[in-house]
Amino acid sequence: MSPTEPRSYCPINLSLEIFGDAWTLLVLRDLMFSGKRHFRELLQSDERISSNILADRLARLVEHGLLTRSGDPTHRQKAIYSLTEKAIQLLPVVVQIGAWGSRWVPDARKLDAAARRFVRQLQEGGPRLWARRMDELRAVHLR
Amino acid sequence: MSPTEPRSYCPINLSLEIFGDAWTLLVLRDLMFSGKRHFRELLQSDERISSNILADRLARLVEHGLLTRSGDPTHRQKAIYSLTEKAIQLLPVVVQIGAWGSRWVPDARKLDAAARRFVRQLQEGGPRLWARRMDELRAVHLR
DNA sequence: CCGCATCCCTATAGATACTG
DNA sequence: CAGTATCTATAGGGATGCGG
Repeated sequence: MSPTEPRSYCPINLSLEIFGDAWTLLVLRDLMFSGKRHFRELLQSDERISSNILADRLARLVEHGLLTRSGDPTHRQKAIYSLTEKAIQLLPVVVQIGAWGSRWVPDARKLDAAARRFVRQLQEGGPRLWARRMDELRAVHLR
Repeated sequence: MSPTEPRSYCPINLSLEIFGDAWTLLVLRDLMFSGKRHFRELLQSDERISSNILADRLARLVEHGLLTRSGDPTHRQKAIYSLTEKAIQLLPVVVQIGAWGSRWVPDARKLDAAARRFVRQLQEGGPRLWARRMDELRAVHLR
């Protein structure tokens, strides 16, 4: 059967544990693009995630192998979260969702010039630029 | 600022109305890859969506401009749903989510050979093949 | 039949307050 | 700082209704 022909049974795995939940996506976004590593930092997002929800989602992500949790040696802050390779490979998907949203769902919030440039470059940079960001994440998150 | 440098404020629009909800994603998947167009057909998915939930999600998708709703002239079945261009342009994202899931979240269900080939071709075919499927969807869904 | 709308009921998500 | 406990609102399953 042709890969473009409709099928009665669709074998595409939508990974609903991740993409079917809004808070999970926001956590991944912040870890990928805001340099946040600590519980408290992730709490401060504009979307006002509740602490119990954040704790729940972090635990789920660790459970699914998308994050690892370890102690922070410098500040004696107990938890520092790191993206795994499995999570880092989600970056292209996250960027493309952002690209689609930027085209079709213009954000109500006013973005400053630097932010607009940031998004545009990430989108137009393509796989080359995504790979660079992925390498940066590997350098920081993978030991 | 470099587009790969972490930002305190992340301008990426995750389109949570779509990717933050599991049922919405399943409906889009079925419309894109299973050739389903009618309410009743969409009810029959393996995931057992309830009729009230399906009705709600279809209404939301129409409201957000991802679907149009019209009468079926042939069978006097009242509703037939069509993807808009806005929705068709989500196909690459959906396929890439599937690619990631196929690599990192091996499906518990046993897929038959045809299904496995279908997924593999869709993933390895790349943007060229996605564009072909998008054109096929345009031919069927856009008047 | 088909495409929903509505009602009821329960499980769970999530906001707020609190704790080690 | 990094979570837990508690309490409430809501999502969603299942049945049924209803006009066409």
